[in-house]
Amino acid sequence: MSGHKNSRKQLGMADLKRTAKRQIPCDRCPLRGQKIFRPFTKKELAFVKSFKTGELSAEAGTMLFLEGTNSAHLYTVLSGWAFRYKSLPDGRRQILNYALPGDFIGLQGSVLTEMEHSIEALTDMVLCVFQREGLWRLFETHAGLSFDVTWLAARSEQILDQQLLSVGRRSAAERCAHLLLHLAQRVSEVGLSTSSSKFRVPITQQHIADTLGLSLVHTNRTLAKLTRDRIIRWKEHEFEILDRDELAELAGYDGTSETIRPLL
Amino acid sequence: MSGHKNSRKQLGMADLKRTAKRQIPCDRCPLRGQKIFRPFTKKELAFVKSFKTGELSAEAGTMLFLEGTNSAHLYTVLSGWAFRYKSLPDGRRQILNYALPGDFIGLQGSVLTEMEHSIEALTDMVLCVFQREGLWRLFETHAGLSFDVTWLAARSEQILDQQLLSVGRRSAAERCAHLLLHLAQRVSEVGLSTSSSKFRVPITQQHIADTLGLSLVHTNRTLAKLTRDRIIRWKEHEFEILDRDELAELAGYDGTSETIRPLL
DNA sequence: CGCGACCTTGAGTAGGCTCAATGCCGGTGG
DNA sequence: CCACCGGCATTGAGCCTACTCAAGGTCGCG
Repeated sequence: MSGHKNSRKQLGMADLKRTAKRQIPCDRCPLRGQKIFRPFTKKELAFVKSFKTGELSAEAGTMLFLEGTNSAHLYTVLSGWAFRYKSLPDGRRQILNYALPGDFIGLQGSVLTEMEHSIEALTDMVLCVFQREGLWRLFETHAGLSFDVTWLAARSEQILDQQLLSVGRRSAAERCAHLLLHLAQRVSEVGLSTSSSKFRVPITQQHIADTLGLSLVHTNRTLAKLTRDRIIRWKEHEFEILDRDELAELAGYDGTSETIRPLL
Repeated sequence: MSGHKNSRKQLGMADLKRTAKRQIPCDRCPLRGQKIFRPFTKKELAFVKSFKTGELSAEAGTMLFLEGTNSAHLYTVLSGWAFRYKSLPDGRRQILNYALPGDFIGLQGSVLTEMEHSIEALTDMVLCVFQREGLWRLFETHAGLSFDVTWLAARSEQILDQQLLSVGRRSAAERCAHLLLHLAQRVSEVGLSTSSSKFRVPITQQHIADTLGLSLVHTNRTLAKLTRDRIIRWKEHEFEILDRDELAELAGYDGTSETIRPLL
């Protein structure tokens, strides 16, 4: 059983109003400078700017989306982390993916009728808010951006594929190795890494367990073993890769190469 | 270890030539009549017709896509089954999803640079062939169809989400229950079911095991138990649901309701 | 008739689970 | 200032789910 507590805050109208005013103009978005993101044309930038209806600050623990509801919004993460998950009736929880700065979230819910998963903020976050109706205008007027949206959907599907392979077929140690390498890559892609082998990840061992389909206790022991073997170090939401080769070997890492991607 | 054998056939140029001529005009596609598929406008139908470059017959066992390569094609399944999977270097295999008639496959590979998974025909199949370059024209000229493509991507992501929840957090019996209900729904959606509780699924227990992240032996025992408990019957690629309530109860089934969807 | 693909069953093992207790903060209220 | 509590990490003990190895059985096919 997944043993996470629950004292979550839900998103109310107040939160939206509080931050409804746009703070950062898209053309000067700090994220957009990163080399991982494809440069947008002036026209595209102008559209995104008009598509964006505001910003939202969310505290850690806030539910951005809730399973079984439908949201009128789409978000791009400007700062902070979130995670997407599904639960079983009895509370067992499976984390599906993480959202980092630059990630576009809520597509499933806006395209399909109803949210089939929840998303919760791991840290305080700032999000770029889009109206789901606007998406239709995007498809009608901007083929390039539509393609980008599809591309992003395909990318997140690939990440899920890897996740599923891990959970289905890798041993506990292999799963940990794979997850750590995956997170390391994503963190450094968006320029959040302290150094090339040290990373701040705002998750607990409980999150790792729920991501990998393991129990908390076993996750702890597995990480402890990796630590004893001097492959990683894990302390206080920060981990360090001591022996990347060994870790990659363990994971059978199919190290997805960094691809330039769009930023909505 | 996944113990499937390998004597697969690869797709060569010959196969394409052999069937390059179009056999079924899209506007008279037998699938399109099903109520599960959204009706297309004349204009959309005309485009799809021009997008389609031919048909392909593939024998059971044919590799439609191969991990690490890139394919110039996209397919819509006209008849037959396929499955999408990933493998670890040592041969462990995880089946990610199945493709049934009406499913659009190859999107990941055509949007991203390189295929990160393989797809293999489970039965003899007939596929509708599209050129990947054509996809760009689709986005430029048909917003509605572009949206459809994105919608389909989101849908397959949802199926993956469910899969991941299963493999990560459900017990063996629960996983089997969930998979069977899922397959039952998909089979009946496209009108392939013999009756409302009997279904032909052309997969072996090895496939089930590789889908659910279980060993073959344990899968067999689990199915045997479900059979003993008179919940299902499984024989010769055909299974029957004897006690749907019990099965749904076991699975904690979040029975995705049948949604009208596009057919490319 | 032999072989290959698939299903079945037994026996023993092990990886991962649960229950339970402990330690270590950092925050909060008395 | 201290006691207490909640969230998180850690460790021990015992158990059980699911795995591996191994042997047959059935069926269809060349």
